Amino acid sequence: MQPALFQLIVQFVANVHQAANELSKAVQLEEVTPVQYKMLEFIKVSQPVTLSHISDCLQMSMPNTSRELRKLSEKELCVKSFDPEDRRKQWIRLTASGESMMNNAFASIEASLAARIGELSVDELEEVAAAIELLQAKVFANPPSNRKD
Amino acid sequence: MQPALFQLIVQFVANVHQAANELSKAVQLEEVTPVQYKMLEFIKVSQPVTLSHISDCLQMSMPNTSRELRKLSEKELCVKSFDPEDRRKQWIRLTASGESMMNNAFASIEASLAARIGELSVDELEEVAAAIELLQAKVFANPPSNRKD
DNA sequence: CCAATTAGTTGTCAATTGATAATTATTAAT
DNA sequence: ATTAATAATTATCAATTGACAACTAATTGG
Repeated sequence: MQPALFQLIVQFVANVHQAANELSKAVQLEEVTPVQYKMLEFIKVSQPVTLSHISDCLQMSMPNTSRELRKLSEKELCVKSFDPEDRRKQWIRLTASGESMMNNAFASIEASLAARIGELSVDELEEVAAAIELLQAKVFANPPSNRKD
Repeated sequence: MQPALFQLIVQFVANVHQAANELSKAVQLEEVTPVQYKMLEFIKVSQPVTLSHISDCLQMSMPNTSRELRKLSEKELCVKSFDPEDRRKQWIRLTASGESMMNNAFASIEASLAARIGELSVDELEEVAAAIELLQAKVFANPPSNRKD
């Protein structure tokens, strides 16, 4: 692998991070901590997920994942339900209120994003979509989750 | 802007985050905390930067940025130097040892990354590079830094 | 020259987060 | 039928991080 491509990717990831930071500046949910927000975001895009899976992907210990998830449940932003086939597992989903919170958050991100790409022509937008799909497939595809749905 | 593209971008950003998480699993620097690592990563790709700029981009308060930066300086991973033209400003750079730590970290990320894209053909790698450059330019371009170099 | 602003620092306290050990309940293995 | 492994929980303590007030030093603008 050429070092140049690697540099490019590292720089790109850093930029995506930074851009995401910029985009979510406007969000600031008061009701949840940063870690809790990350969890909600992850659940939102991957639900239903198990606690173990969150723990793995977000690199948090099981005890801490469990604790934060309990807090989110207490805030009624998500619910756990036992897997009927393996009652040790809990499948986690957002509640209606959790969904609506995340939809708001995403809407606010969307607004900032619109400002960034509002200038682009239809052709350019298509190029962007194609580029994302390519990267999605070839570089940033995530390891198959062990979720069942 | 089409909602579909927005969805795609949000999902993409989430995936990049997750992939970056995966990639940096192997890194685990013992000497620095997570926030300090993020700061080092940011300094590495943006140096030289001012304290204010770090504070802005990483969304940390000035006092906290200053404190963590002091710790990094104490660990001799970065240095501050006064701007000769405006002695209120401090330009921050990695030290040789900071550079080498981050090079190691990046090398370890590179190894994981190689595993992901090792299978790709030369043509595909070129497509990937082109896609990244496109997104870089049209979507994730970051607001001009106020850094001088 | 004198306020006002800007860049950064120090100290302190509370909240969040990380780490570990011990425990329950369920399932898989022998 | 036990034993081992898995999924998750609870409790506890330390470390990190966030927030705020008060401060110094340098610069800008009248």
